[in-house]
Formats: sequence, C-alpha cells, structure tokens
Amino acid sequence: MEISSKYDPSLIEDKWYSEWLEKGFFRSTPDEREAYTVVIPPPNVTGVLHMGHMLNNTIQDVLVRRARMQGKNACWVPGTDHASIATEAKVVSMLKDQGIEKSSLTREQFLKYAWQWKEKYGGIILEQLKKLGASCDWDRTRFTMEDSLSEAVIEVFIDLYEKGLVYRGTRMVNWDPKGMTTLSDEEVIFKEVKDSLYYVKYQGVDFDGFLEVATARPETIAGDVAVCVHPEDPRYKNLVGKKVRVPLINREIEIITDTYIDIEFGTGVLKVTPAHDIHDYEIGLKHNLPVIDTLNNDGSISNDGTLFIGDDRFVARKKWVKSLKENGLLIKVEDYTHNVGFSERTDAVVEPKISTQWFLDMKEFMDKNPEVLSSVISDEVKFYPEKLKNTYKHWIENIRDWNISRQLWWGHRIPAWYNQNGEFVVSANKEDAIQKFKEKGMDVDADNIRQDEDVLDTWFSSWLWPISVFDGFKDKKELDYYYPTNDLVTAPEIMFFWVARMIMAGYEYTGKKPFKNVYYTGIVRDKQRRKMSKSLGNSPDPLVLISEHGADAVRLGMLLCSPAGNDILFDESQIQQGRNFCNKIWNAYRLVIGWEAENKELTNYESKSINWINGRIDNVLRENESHFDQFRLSSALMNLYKLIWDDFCSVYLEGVKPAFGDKISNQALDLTKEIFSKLMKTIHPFLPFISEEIFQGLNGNSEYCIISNYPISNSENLTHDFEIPISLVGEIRNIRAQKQMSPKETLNIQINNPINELIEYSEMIAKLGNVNIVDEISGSQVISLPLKTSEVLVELNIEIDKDEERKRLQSEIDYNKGFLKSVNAKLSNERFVQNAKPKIVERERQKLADTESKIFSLEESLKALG
RNA sequence: GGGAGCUUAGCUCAGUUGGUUCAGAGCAUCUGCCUUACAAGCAGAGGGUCACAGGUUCGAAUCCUGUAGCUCCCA
Repeated sequence: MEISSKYDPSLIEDKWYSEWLEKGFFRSTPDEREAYTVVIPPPNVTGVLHMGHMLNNTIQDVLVRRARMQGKNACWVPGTDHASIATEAKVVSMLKDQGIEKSSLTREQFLKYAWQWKEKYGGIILEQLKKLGASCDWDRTRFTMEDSLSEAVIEVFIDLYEKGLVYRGTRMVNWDPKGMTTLSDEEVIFKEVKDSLYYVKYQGVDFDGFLEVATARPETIAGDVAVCVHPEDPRYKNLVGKKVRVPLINREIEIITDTYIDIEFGTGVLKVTPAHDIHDYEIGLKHNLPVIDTLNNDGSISNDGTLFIGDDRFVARKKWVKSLKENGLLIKVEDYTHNVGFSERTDAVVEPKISTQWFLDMKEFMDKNPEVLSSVISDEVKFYPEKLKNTYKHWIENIRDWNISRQLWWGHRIPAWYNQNGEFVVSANKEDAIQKFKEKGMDVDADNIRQDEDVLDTWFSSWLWPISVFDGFKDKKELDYYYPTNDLVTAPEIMFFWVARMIMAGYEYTGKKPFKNVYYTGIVRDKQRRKMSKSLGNSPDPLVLISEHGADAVRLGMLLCSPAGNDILFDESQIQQGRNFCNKIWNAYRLVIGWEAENKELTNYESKSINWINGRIDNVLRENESHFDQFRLSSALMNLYKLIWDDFCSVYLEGVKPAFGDKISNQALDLTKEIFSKLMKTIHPFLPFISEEIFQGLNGNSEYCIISNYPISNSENLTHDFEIPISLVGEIRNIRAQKQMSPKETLNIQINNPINELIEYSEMIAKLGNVNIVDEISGSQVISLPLKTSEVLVELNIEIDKDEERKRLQSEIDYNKGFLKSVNAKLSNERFVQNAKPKIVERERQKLADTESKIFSLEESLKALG
C-alpha cells in the first residue's frame, strides 16, 4: 500500500472525532474513580470561534485528555452563556436591519425574536469546538438561560434578598446611553482621551467680577447647583457664601467649600453638577444640594437641560462652547488629557447617572465569606501565574457593591413585584408575591401587580456555573462527585467579572471553593502586539486555519508560543511549524511500517539504542510531570517535540534503520513499534488526531490511543553513555561541513586508546557519521580529534592545509588553557574551598583533571603535525 | 493619581534553593546537501556586556538599592 509522503489531516480528523463520539469516550458519569472536572468558560451563545477561544479550549483539552489517560474520570462540561447585553444588542441591530425598532415591540414580541435568533445561531461555536478536537461531554451541554439554570438564578436572588444582601437603592451608576442600560464597574473600560478644558466665566451676583471655572463638560452647565472651592484657598476666601450666576442660564448658585477640591487643578474652582459626576454627587449629598438631571437616557439633552434640548450630548457640547464664546463667557480653552470610561460592550462613553437599581452588598458578603480572599492568598485556590494574586487581593479589598440589574429584556427577569403603591416583595412568581403582600399587610390587587422590568446582570448567572451545570442547587449527587472542579482555564480580563464571583458563590452556596487551580491564559495578539480584533482585520478565521493545516497543527502552533501567563504573539508560520512536525511524525511512521523483518538476534547495538531512547522518554516524562503541575504546557510540548524529532527520528531511527535491502530483526521492529506507540500516547493530549491514527496503525486497530494509559516514567537513570559517541558523530559531520565534503562520501577513521563507549557504539558511529572504523589509516591527510583519553584520527581524501590545522589546534589549546586558569584560580582561592559546598569543589577538581588531559592530547596532535 | 509586573540572541521566551563548560531553547538567518521515511527534509555554523549604575558574596542573569524604558490592573 502506498502512503503519501505528505500528511493529510483532512483524511482522518473527522473520522476519529466521530468515532470517539460514537464510542462515548467523552462521556462521564460518576463512578469509583477519581474525578477530574473542568467547566468551560461559556462562550456567548451567538458568538463565533476566535483565536482566544482556540487557545483557551486547546489548553483545556490537553489537560482533560491527559487526565482521562491517567485513569481519572475526566469530565469537561461545555455550554454557552446568554450574554445579556451583547446578544440583545445583536438582536436589536438585526431587527433594525429588517426595519423593526425595539421600541415598537412588546417585551414578549422582542423575546420571541431573541429566542429565534438564539435557536438559529446559538451553539454554532460549540460545533466549531468539535473541529478543534475538544473532548467535551456534549451530553452535558448547558445554557445559562435554560429552565434549570434560570431557576437556580432566581432562587439565589431571592435567597440573597432574604439574607439582606441584595437591596434596591438609588445610587450613581454607570449608564450606557447606547445600550440604554446600567453597567457594573467592571464593564467600564477607561481609556485616555484628548479633550479640551474650557475656562468659563461665572458672573458674581452679590460681588463684583466673576469666578473662573475650568470644566471639560460645558454641556452639563445647566445642571450646576453650586460652585465649590477649597476652604484654605486664599484666592476665594472672602467669596465663600456669596453667589454667582450659571452661565447662559442665569440661575443663582452659591459658592461653597469642600476639602475635596484640588487647589492646583484648573482655577481651583469646581462647578458642582451632582447628576453627572460621581464626586459632584457626593459633594451634593454632603451639602444637601438638589439634583438637576440634564440628560435623557439616550444621552440627549433633557428638558431640564434648558438649552439645546434633544441634541446629543456631544453636539450640545459644541453648541454650548459656541454660545459661551458669543456671549463673552469663554475665557480660554486648553488641551486636556484625561481618562474617560467607555462601555465594554457598545463602546459608548459611559454617563454617570443617578438611578434606582438592585445591588449586592459586597462588604457584608465578604464579611460572611472571608474564604473568598483567604483561599486565594493561601493557594487553596491556586492562581497561575501567581502574580495575579496581588491584583485579586487589591480588588477584593477595595470591593464595591455590585449593581446587578440591567435595563434589558434578554436575561433573567428580576423576581420583584410591585403593588399599586410602588411597594415591592421578592418572590419567584406572582402567586407567591400576592401571598407575601398579604403577609406583610400591604395592599394587593392581583390585576395591578407588575413585575420589575429589569433583568439580572449576565454574570449573576455565570457565577453559579460550576454548581448549576451539575444541578447542584436541586440535587447534591453529582455535585458531591464533580465539585470542587479541578482546573479553570480563562482569560485574566474576566478575573473580576467571573473568577472572583464564582469563588464567592462557591463559598456561599457549597461552603467550598469552586476549583483548585485557575490558569490564566494570555491574550492572543498579532506579531505587532496588537490585540486581535474584527475591526483591525488581523484575526485569522480559526476554522479556515484548521481546514488548511489540520487541527493538530493549529493546536501545536498555538501552544508552542504560549508560555504560561504571557500574551501569545500569533503568526501563521507557527502553524506551519505544527504542520511540519505532524509531517515529520507521519514520515517516521511510513518508515517504520515499511520495514521488513526477519527472525534474527537483536544486536547489542540495537538493544543499547532501545535502552537509550527509553531512558530519554522516561526523562522527558519525569520533567513533564513538573511542567504540567505548573501549567507550563509550552515547555512540556517543546520537550516532546525535541524528543520525537531529535532523539527518536534523528538518532534512534537513523541508527537502527536497516541498510538498503537489509531486513530488521522482528524483535527490534516490535520494540520500535512499542516505543513509537508510547510516544504517540505521550503526545496525544496535544495532537489527538495524528497520534490516534498512528497508534492504531501500529497496533492493528486493536485499541484506542485516547483511552490508553498515559505513560509514566519507570527508570530513574538516563543512560549517559550515548553522549560521547554522539559528540564524535557531531565532530565528524562538522569536519565534513567545514571541508565542504559530500555526506555521501564514506571516511576512514582510526581510534586510538578507545574508551568503552566508543567500542560499544562503533556501529552507530559508523552509520550516523558515515565512516569506516579501520585499524590503521593508510593515508597521510589526517585530522586528530581528542576525546576524553582516546584519540580519533579522521582520514581525508583531500589535501589538508597544515598551517590551518595547526591554527585550529592552537586555538583549541588556548581556549582550554584559559579555562584551566579560571578553574585553578577558583581552587587556589582558600575562601572558595572553605565556603563552597564540597560537591561544587569536587566538580571543579574534576574539570581540572579533564581539561589537563585534553590539553595534553591536543598538544600531542600538534607535535605529530610537525 | 494608586498598585503589580517586566527588561536575557534578529523574534518569542526558558533559566527552579546564588555554584556543572551557565549564558540556553524554538523560530528566523547563513553554508553545504534532491543521502532510498520526510526539501513540510538532512547536516553544519554564526549570533547575547543577561536594560543601566552601585552593593552583598569566595562566587550574581539569579539577592538588595537606585535610575531609565515598557506593560498590565484599579480609580
């Protein structure tokens, strides 16, 4: 049978994936084995796969596959998130394209469209993950808005309300005028923006002249209720308590004092606009000032804004500036760089806004659950990389109440009910609500009860994910087995949104941590370190990459360049490297299955080689255990890459490969296949498809790589006796390259005083170096190579430049003498000999002896050259 | 403004309690090879004052202090 020299992943990937599915290898049910659990960070239900998902899910799959092969009951739970604001925004824009305005629809009509959208696009991303090879238990696929998970969300809300942790309150919140909803603090992204600072005249009422006020937001002037100066500011001391006129509006406001004011900033005078700035709001509360809200929910000027009513805030700003100028009230304009908050989802400039919302009292919550912080500090929940512990600690220690209501329709509707008097109760349904109103002695008219219009923050459902995917709020059976989960693989940017809150929910509702380890991946960037994004067009389509190069190649390309905790700089050439590696393995496979075997003795050399390669494998397995423990997957993969390519292919296979026309002993062939199979198992978590294909091919399709036992390191000792022959081969090849001789040309060498290794491995030296080892070299053109106490003479068929050869030897001697000097210096330093560990001193003595003998041998060669 | 971290080869990064010839790996580069598994390959080579300046030590890429530059997080 002819097998192509080019590995074609398209021929096998789908085949194996469906076979694994069919055999149920991904499925998990509780049994007596140790559980290994991972819950997927649920992607947005209508999202599509991007490079970040690829990295994230490849890592999870590597961990899960390895655990499965280690005999654990591996359970990887997939699912999607309803992503309230993102999905609603998509549906709104889809409807707009069809000429339908959201405002023209009832809640029910809108939700119908939204569910249709979800049915159509929901879960595409999960299908895409299958192409990557993700070994999730698909029977367990969950969705944050399905019935069971929704019930858990409502139950938790009610519970927290009854515990007094959830409250309804009027606060200054972050308002997204584009999404028309509030945002949590975490959903606000601060960016540095170049703006202008306007210096405006506030005319005195009961004094001559005016106050000069610097502001970046002239469009909010109509909302001014005071101007404020620092009590110690000598410039304004005698004006305190007097009045000024609001520019253009002419309303009179008082000059007050507060120590909040920065004397250095602007003119040292602040216009106090409580409706539109958080600090002004606080000053307003302190001084009992009124609130004038000059903006509508969509960011346009409200009736209370007096001027430019209905204009967008940024349009109004320009008009205000123009008008101030025309009226001689604008003194000057300065460039001003400051940080402005933007909505994470819609990128609109966030407006501080006073509104009534639902909050979770975080201080109280943390007092009740101190483990949320202590578990991370003590590594009970371990973060990789560790440095993120600090960030977490800082956030927790400065935590603020969590605004959990959103002015959206797509999501879990808040289970609060209002009577005709505006009083409310919290309960799961209307019937219970009526009951509760009655119990509390409040008026209740069944026809006039209405449910809160708002929905809950998406993260208010995701924070329950590790519990709710096992239906842990109803039934503890699966929870007891799978929870706490083992590893969470996610992006650092959602540490506060999600990771921290899962830890909170975990301790509140199970009394336990939700996971043991959190591995934060980096952000996928392009070669110029730009974040991959749709708008930049620098993000390749992962599915195209998979179809072009194969899933294995993509996985390897992603992982090779993603050291733990670092951003990954993605470049398609890395995937080519992955593809090349697959091809290398493929060709090794072609070689081995093409060998013809016959019944003969295993040679001494073959058995040595087998011992050596097994030792190498054991060594890598041992190193990789610690790499895996530390989530250093790149290092583990690189170890395997070199093990297979350099040790197995370039040294082992080249060494035992029978000469043209010869046959190999069947014992050696069997052992080689065994070694190859072992390597395929070892690499399987990284390259699941090609490893399964080759593993099955080597073993006559009798068993599956995916559920085989992951190899463990058996021997403690790596055989080092290969090193000297290999280094000799290297030197011979080097001479060949320097003299520009063909690799095809066989050279004669003579070994004087051969040390053991050179005798034992003479066959390998001959093969890999393409040399004949003879007793006595006949020619006169000879190069000498000292090797420990032996000397190797290489006979060349070309004239040797004796001067050049002398130079080479001399420089070698000089280098070694220099080295010898430094070793001697150390050893003759009494303080070194006294203070250094004996082992270190002994090492230095050994170096001294080795170098002396090497110099001696080099000098002999130089003499021989005449 | 507050906090955390980083700086090692052209690029991306390792470097574990300070001590093997410790200055490494992969990629890239250069040279020679279509050698019977693989040119998606084989063989070989070059390349770094470990950001800078001090200090501790017998010994510093590693520990301490300062300086510069960069990144991230929070307000």
